[in-house]
Amino acid sequence: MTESEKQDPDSFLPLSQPVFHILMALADEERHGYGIMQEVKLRTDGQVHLVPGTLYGAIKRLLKQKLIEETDERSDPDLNDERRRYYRLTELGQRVLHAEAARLVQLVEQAQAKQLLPGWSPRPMPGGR
Amino acid sequence: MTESEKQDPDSFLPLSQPVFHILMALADEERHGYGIMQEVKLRTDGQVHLVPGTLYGAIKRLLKQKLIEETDERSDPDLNDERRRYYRLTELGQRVLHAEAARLVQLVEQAQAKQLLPGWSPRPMPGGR
DNA sequence: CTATATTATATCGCAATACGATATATCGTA
DNA sequence: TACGATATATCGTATTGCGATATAATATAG
Repeated sequence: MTESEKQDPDSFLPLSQPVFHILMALADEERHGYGIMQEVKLRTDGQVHLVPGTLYGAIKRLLKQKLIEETDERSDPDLNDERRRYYRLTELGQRVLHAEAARLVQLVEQAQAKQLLPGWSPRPMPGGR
Repeated sequence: MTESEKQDPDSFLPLSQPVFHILMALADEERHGYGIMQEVKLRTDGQVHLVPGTLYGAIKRLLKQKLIEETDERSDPDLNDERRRYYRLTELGQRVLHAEAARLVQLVEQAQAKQLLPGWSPRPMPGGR
């Protein structure tokens, strides 16, 4: 599988809540496990709390699936905590996250069509659907 | 639990993909199991296919959780297929579906903030967040 | 200096769930 | 009357989330 590394991102969907938030946390910058926990809690206003069993189990799976990969570099050389293990999205991981985001947009549009979101109206994408 | 039938809808979130689509199918009108399968397949453009094991297992659970309930009436008296069992959303089910839709909007907004949806911009709700 | 809280990762076992397979039966129709 | 579509139900397996538990390094307070 050297050339056919183009796995279909849709085959990974739908992402579970923990996996979605883990990939979201890694969307802008690389982070270590504990940092992911904190980012998710912050971004979701405390609504989503990843417990260790969920977090590290998911990380292990995401590594095997090649959606994330470990980095050797330490982002801050002097504040170097040797316990930390840093992760970043692979290109496949980025494509999967994009695909999931697009899927969520579809769901919101369907919910909108069923009048479940009074007063909320999305704008169409430039390309149109 | 006569007065405290106000269970927190958020405690049911996040909904799994099958459950979300089942509730969505029942949002406008009551349907029987097989009809739910068809509606979901139609609405999702063939992307989501509920297999019997998933569908009827989920229905059983949703009944126990009182998110849906069975109706005795047959929507079409002459086209009366005795095999069919019709379901509708309970009020709790409606509130849960609304809560899930609102959660999805939040996710889309977060994805938007992380630049995952180029060219797609949501409008804020009238009341603000 | 030392005790304690926080940070950080890892694993185990249980419960919930999705799903393919299989079964059974009815309905419509050729 | 045979056959495909409709319709519901259950079983077993694999995956996954999660609480609990363990271990250890780091930071901080006394």
